Amino acid sequence: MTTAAPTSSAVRLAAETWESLFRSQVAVMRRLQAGQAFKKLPIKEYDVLFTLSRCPTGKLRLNEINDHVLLSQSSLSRLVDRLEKRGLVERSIAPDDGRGILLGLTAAGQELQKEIGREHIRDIAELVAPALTAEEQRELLRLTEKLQAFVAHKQPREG
Amino acid sequence: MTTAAPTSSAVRLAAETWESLFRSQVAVMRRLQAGQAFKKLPIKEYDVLFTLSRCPTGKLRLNEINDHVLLSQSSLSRLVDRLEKRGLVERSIAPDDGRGILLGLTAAGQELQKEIGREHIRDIAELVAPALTAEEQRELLRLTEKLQAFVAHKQPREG
DNA sequence: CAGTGATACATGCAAATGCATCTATTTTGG
DNA sequence: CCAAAATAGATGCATTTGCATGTATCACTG
Repeated sequence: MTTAAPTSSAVRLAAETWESLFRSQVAVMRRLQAGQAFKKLPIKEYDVLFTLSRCPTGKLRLNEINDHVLLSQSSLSRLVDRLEKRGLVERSIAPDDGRGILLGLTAAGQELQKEIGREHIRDIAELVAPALTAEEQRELLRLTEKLQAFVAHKQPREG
Repeated sequence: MTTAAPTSSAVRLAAETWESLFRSQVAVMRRLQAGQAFKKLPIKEYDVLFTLSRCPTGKLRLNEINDHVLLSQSSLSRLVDRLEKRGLVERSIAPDDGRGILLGLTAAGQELQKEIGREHIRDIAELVAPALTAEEQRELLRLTEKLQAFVAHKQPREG
């Protein structure tokens, strides 16, 4: 065997940690999505614009985006339909893979992302900055990045 | 004025921290909800059973539950309809408030919660425990609890 | 204690979501 | 090089969700 049996207390600690991470995310997200910014565009749709805006090449494959958001493949496909219908985003065929779709922001999409982003980041700062010291925020950032990195690389089943 | 203007770097740190917290939650949740346990009951419905199981009195008001989950009031109402139709949960009128509904687990609901819970906690431990040391988990737990406490007590708009 | 507003939950209805499946392309194995 | 399997994304359809609103109870004010 490759891993030692976890003790009961180790299991409990992991469970409590996840529970707390999850509930804090719910609490913050609930506030953020009530923000004025998301009257213009639902937060999930904004998140796709944001993800594209952060990408160096400006374009991403749908399956790459899908890894970032908590949506099924088909739901993302239709979410992108909606963004495309609003002229915020453009589909193109991936040059190196005829099955793949590259998604990029239009000028209007960039504009709207920045506009919403400005309000959104203000709401985030208002909620997170006074809750934790800068040192604590850096530590929370480090720990969640480490967790995410582990989960991303772990094999789905027989890890 | 009651708060100093945040510096640009403070805003950026808060935003990066939230982004990382959010993405790590997405990554972990994606794995968890793919677990075998949630073929029996969607994870959101399980979460309501779990919340009830953790409650000392065994019963909670719908609006209390609603604070814990990322669902609109109407969606929770119908989610509870489904749980009730499956005999997992029972509505009763709150004794001290005729408008309120108290929700409690049935025996079948307790049974199913425990059954799913056993698998679920194993999946959590498998995902979280190897990603962070015990010390790091305790720190992550502390920081997310602190964040959640702040957000819960902060006033919605003029905080 | 009547009247007004607020709160708790339910419901009609349109929109979003996920599952299963389909098409098209790419990859793999003989 | 071809057939079979795998992968990317789209689509039909049933389920879930949220918004707006409805009903009932509670809280407050004069």
